[in-house]
Amino acid sequence: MPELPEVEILARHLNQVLPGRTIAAVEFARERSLRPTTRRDLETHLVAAQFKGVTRRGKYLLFDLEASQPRGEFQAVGHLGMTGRMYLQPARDPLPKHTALALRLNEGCRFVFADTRYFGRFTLDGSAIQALGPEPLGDGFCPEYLKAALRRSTQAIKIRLLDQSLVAGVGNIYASEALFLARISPRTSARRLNAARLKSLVRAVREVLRRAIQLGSTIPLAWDRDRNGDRLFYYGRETEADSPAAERFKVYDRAGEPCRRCGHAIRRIVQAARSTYYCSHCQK
DNA sequence: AACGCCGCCTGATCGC
DNA sequence: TGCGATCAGGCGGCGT
Repeated sequence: MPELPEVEILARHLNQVLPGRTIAAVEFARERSLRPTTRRDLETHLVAAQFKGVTRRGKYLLFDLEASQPRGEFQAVGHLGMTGRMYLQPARDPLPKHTALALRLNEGCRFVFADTRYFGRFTLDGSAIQALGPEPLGDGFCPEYLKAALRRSTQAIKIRLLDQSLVAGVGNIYASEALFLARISPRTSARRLNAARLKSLVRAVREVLRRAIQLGSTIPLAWDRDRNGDRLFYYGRETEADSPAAERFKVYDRAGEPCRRCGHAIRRIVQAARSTYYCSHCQK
């Protein structure tokens, strides 16, 4: 499941292979994956536009594009949902199953957004970005900010961490992981966390995300060359190097297994209809 | 207005 | 063996 680290890694790779490429046509588009943008809108804006750069905000990908006047510079916004993948492939290859969007680029290349469960988006609407809280790896995410933001919240801290307007990019996996690192019980009422615990929570969130980015960046990507010898990157496809991801989790998906710190069995509970994993001995 | 809950989706897994 | 039920979950939208 893509959270901030996975999106960050993808943004870095796309930023290596997309800039300079021009969109020749929208080959395929699942209209619902574009909402509220229509396929027609997308074609009007994207065809003949050129990719300038790819960045990340929370779990969103921001595609900087440039068209000739009067359209000029604009942005497209991507979200991987649960199962989204984005990569370049030779235009002669068949489209993958569950393609949400396929853009024909120049030089026999194609940009693919494949998304098994279709929870993801590729749109020209940036309104969701406005509602996002601070970047967890930025200066805005600090104990003082958290203290003020959580002052009135009776909700469990685990549930609050999933709120993208509190902090942008933490998902179900890294919320559990960060709380383990901070030794805070996921059930703790958010407003009851004192300054010291908020400080360790901020540190833990940063640490967990930074480590995941580091680990992920070292995973070699499968790749191929196109007709011109350019490298085409295939992100998110099954490769041997992709699988050991599970080993790096301290608690996530480890119900019943021994805590790596104290040996007690990791527990699984359900909060807001989502699984939470924690060690009841280490996390109070 | 914060918060709970449903719907959107498909594939893996489980029980009969 | 085959098939229906259940689960997984980010997030928008809706009801209280």
